[in-house]
Parts: sequence; structure tokens; C-alpha cells
Amino acid sequence: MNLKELAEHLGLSQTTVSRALNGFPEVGEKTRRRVAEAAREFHYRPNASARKLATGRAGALGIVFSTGRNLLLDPIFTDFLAGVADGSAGSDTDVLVSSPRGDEAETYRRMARAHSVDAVILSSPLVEDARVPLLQRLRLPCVVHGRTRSTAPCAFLDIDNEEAFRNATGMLADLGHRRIGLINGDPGFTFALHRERGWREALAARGLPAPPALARSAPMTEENGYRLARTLFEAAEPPTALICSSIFAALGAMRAARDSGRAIGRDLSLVAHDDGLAAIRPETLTPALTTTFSSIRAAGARIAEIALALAEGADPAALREVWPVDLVFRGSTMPPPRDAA
Amino acid sequence: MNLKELAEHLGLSQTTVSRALNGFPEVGEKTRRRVAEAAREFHYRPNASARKLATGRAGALGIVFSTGRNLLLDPIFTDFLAGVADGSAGSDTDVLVSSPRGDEAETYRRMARAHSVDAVILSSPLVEDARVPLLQRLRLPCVVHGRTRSTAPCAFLDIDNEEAFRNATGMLADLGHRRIGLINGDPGFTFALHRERGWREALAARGLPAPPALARSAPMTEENGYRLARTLFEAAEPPTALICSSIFAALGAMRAARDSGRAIGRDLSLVAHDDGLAAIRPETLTPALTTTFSSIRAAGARIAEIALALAEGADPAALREVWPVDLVFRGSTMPPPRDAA
DNA sequence: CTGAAAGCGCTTACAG
DNA sequence: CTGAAAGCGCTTACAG
Repeated sequence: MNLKELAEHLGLSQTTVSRALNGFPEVGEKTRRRVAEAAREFHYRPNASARKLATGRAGALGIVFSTGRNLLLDPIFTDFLAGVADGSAGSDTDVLVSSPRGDEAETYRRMARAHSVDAVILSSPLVEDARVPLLQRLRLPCVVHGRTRSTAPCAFLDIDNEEAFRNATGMLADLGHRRIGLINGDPGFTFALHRERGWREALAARGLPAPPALARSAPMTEENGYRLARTLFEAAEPPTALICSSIFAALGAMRAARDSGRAIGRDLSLVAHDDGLAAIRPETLTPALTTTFSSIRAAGARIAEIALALAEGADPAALREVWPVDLVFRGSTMPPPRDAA
Repeated sequence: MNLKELAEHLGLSQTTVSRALNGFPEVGEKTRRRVAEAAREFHYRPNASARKLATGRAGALGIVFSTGRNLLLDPIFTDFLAGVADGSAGSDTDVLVSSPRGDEAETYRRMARAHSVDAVILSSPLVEDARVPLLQRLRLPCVVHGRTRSTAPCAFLDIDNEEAFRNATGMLADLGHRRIGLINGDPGFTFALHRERGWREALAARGLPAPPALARSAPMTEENGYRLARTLFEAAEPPTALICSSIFAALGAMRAARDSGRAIGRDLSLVAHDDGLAAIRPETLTPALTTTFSSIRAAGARIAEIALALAEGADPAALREVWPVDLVFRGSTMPPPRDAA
């Protein structure tokens, strides 16, 4: 059943039916009701492509899987995407994911020229991220999950990584730790930069050294968490506390601690950033893990809303948010052992 | 730049330009080259919505995040989706993910009536899955990742879960284990049913008992892996080997083993199913984990191809594949300890 | 408050 | 081998 048939059935014009369905104010109340009734009865749904062509809107938000960055490998992306899908479910806007064939830039160009999306969501931004100026040039509205260096005319939603890791580090220092290691994500990513900065500042504020050797980074897998923790433990003066940028790295660090005879909590304090992944809940581990927590799914939902607003022509400058991050204290953090202080 | 402008610039009709661009055979070679050249020069891209409207194809594959099932919580979904995106990258078909607003069935109805997708991909199928008959009724082609009970007129790609777990169980039994526990996914899912069947058959084939108490199931999180393993260990005659349906559950089982003083490999043999998640590589754990392995990303890519074929009108009956699963032997599996036999 | 008609940008019989 | 024209199913000035 299409609009024409529905209109004929009702003895109305397509114009009126279309207006009634789209909630235009000038349609009479009884007409509107009749139309709504019939639409329901016949399960009428406007053809998505036709509507898009007529309105000029693509009716979709785009996300490109960038093979280069660690996005693909990142299990938390499922939660993020679920959030985006949640956030856009209210509108009739689709979420369109695509894999770059060849060049990632080419994929965005294609999107722009084919008008297949109204706005783009950028994940895992680099400090210097070429996608931002590219999208600018293509006049494709975009919202960044995270931030890039330049406060380019771009919307973003980030969590306060700097403050989160400043707090976590400060808390550990206040417990008496003097050597606090950092197991971070790849240094090109803004979140990693911010977290290291938070770590460094908290140490500096307390007059503690922040030697580069204490801050390591690599893609956030279990294996890398293990490897980096081992490296840190092998130092002449190994850290008594560790902060990990992901729950996966934390798992690896816990394994490294065990392998080197350290009891988490007692011999080694551990804090991890938790994105709220259901598959691994830090509060259920032994011991329960102290975390900096922020739901990545909630972020995804809000990002979809922002993208939708941009698609409607909202001002990007007004759509910039930095969310606070909770520090959740649990059993994995204690004062350092006597002999290590 | 649109088709009309491009045609005017070339001094040709829209018809010819369209045909040249779409590779129709009747276009002259020089004309085709001229057109291709100009299209490249002006970065011409046909408007996606217009093309869709004209051809009647939606140019998209649909995936619905079903809040009810564990899909959302499943980190491996990222890998699957990346595969789907890979597999569809060659065509100009988008992958559209959506969150069900309200009823999941309603979401499919909407997709069907709005013609927003050409085919649907179904993840995490239940043994009895209402989505299959629904999609049938809506005449929306679909491909199942996994299987449902009824060999409904539906395409699918599954891995041979039964054979995989039969092999793994058989291997453990051949090493001398007599009590082999199973930590499985939720029993409503077909993969869980098949895995339990494989486990049961391998035991039966060797005259070993397969008491229901040895086969546990729950959503495959670290915590559940831990909890179920604990339960199994508390039995009068605890298992000397465990097979886990996911790497996350295996992580939990390893933790439970440690907590109960069991050394993996020596005191407790462990096998896990590995989907090929980059964040946790079983070969890098201590000890390296024996696994049944199948790349979920590769499956996603093939599923996209199948969905594309269905969208072109291919016969679903010809598009059914069951992939073999590798059994990769590593350090976590050994003969049981003497005193436990 | 309602309708006839143009237009969105393509594809594709049909005619030559 | 090429083109004029209809049509895909909507939305939306414009007129009444």
C-alpha cells in the first residue's frame, strides 16, 4: 500500500494524507484521525527512499569501521553502537555502518556525494585526526566520540579522561603509593593523551616523580596488559599500584601480578577504566576492581541525539559535552605493603 | 553535480550517461570512456535515494539489535559486524543497524513496509525463533547466523557446533578424563543445544555418563563462567575437565579454578570456544588455552555475501552452509591428575 | 482546511 | 548505439 492508494481509499488527495501523517497543523482533526486510522489499518509505511529523495534528507547516520585504528578490535564498540541505535530509535533515522573499501577518506567522500548519510559519527579520534578537516571540507556534519586536538568547528561528546585519571592517581597517592604505573592505550588517541596527563598532574601535584618508564601504552588487549605489567614489574623499583585504561588490559595485568606472586590489593593496587561492558563486570572479579566508570552505551545514545540535531542544522558549537567520570572504590586498592614504601 | 548536469556537460542524454556508468553493454566504448572520465573529474556519485527509488532496491542489509537476547551484551558482535561490513563493502549496499523501539517484530514490519532493507541478518537464533516465520510472512529475505529448529525456507550460515564439542569432549575423554563439565550459553539458543548434544554424544560413545548436573548454562559472561565453575567444583565428584562456550566464561572458570586451588592444565583441563576476538587471545594466556576455533568475522563477511545474493533473488535453499570448526590443542589440556581418576 | 501539480534524481522500457 | 519520456513514491510551494 502506497500513499496514492491510501489517498484513493480515503477519497482524499495525497497532499492531505501526507500532511495528516506528518502532523502538519493545518489538517482538520477529524481528517487527521480518519487518515491515522486507515494508515494503521493498512499498515501503511511511507517508502523510505521516496521520502528521502523528496526531502533531501538521507535519513541515516554514518559510522565507518576504520580498519586502521583499533575500533574493529574493540569489543566495547558493540555497546557503543547499541547506544547509538538506542538514541536514534525515536527518530526515523537509520544507523549505517560501513567498512572502508580501500581508503577511509574515499568512503567519506562517497557518503558525502551520494548523500547517503546526514551526519557522521567519529569513533576513537586521534589527537591529530585527518577525518575532521576532511568532513569539514565535504560539508558533512560530524560528531566526535572523544576529542581531537583542534577545537575544530565540530560537535563532540567526551568523558573527562584527564580528571578521571587525575582522581584515580591522586587517590592511590593518598593511600601512600609512590610508584604508580600507567597502562594506557595507544598514544595517538586523544583519550590516552588525556589520561596520561591526568596521571602526570596528580603525581606532580604531590611532588611525586612521573618517569616515562612508568607510563606504557599499547592497544588495549589482555595480552598487552600482561606484557606491559610484566615489564613494569621487572624494573628496579617496581610500581606498587597500576592504572589500566581498559578492563581487558586490567585482566592481563592481574594475570601478570599473579605470575609474579603479587596479590592484588595487598601487594599491588589496581584501578581500571570500566566502560560498562556486561561480559566483564569489575565488581564481580576477585578482588573487586576499583574503577573509573562511564557507560559507553549511554554515550552512544547521546551521540546519536547530537548527530540527529546536527542533521537538523543545529550549531555544532552548542553541542559539545564533557561528562564527568565516577571513581568507584573497591577491594583492589589499598595502601602499599610496608616493605615497599 | 547530478546526472542531469553531468549529461549536459557531456552533451549526452541522461539515459546514455546512466547506462555508461552502470556498465550497460550497448554503450559505445569511447562514449563510455568519456563518461567515466567526466564522472571521475567531477566526483560524480549517483544520489543514493534516487537510485533506490528508481530501482526499487533499498540498497541495504538490516540487522536489528534485539534487546531481549544477549546480542547487545556480546562483545564479539563487533567482530561479526565488522565482517558483515567487510562482506558488503564491494557492493553498494549499506549495512543498517537498528534498535527495536518497542517490539522487535514491529521493527521488522516497519523495515518491510518502508522497504528500507533488501534482506535481513538474524543473529543469535533461538531453537524456536519467531523472527523466521515473521520475516517469511513479510516476504523479507533473511539469512540466519546459526540455525533454528525448523529448516524453514531460510538461508543460513552456521558452524558445526555439535561436531566441535564432540571433538573437544572426545579428546578430553581420550586423555583419560571421566568427568567433563560443560559451561554453556543460554539453552534457548541453537548453538548451545548443538554444543550440549556434541558433548553428550562424545561421552555416550565412550560409555561415560553425561549427568545433567555436569552441563550448566547461563549468559556467557566472566561472572557466570566463574559462578558455574564454582558450582561444578563443589560437587561430590567434581569434573577434572571443563569445556566453555566462550572465552569470557573461560576466563571466569580459570578464576574459579585458581580460587579453589586448581592449576589449569595440571589439576583441571580447560577448553574454550574461541571466536577470534583480538582483545583476548587464548594462545597468550597462562597456560595457553586449547580451543575450538572459528572466526566470527569471517562468518560475518560470508553472511553479508549470502544476504546480498538473497537480495538479488537467489534461492535460499542453495545458500546454507555449515562450517567445520578447528580444535586447537594447547597447554590447558592434559591427562587428569592421578588421584582424580 | 484541501488539492493539483511540480519536483527530488535516478532507471528503464520504448522508439529510432 | 543514443535519446525523449514515463515512472519510482514521496513532499511541498502555490493556489484556492
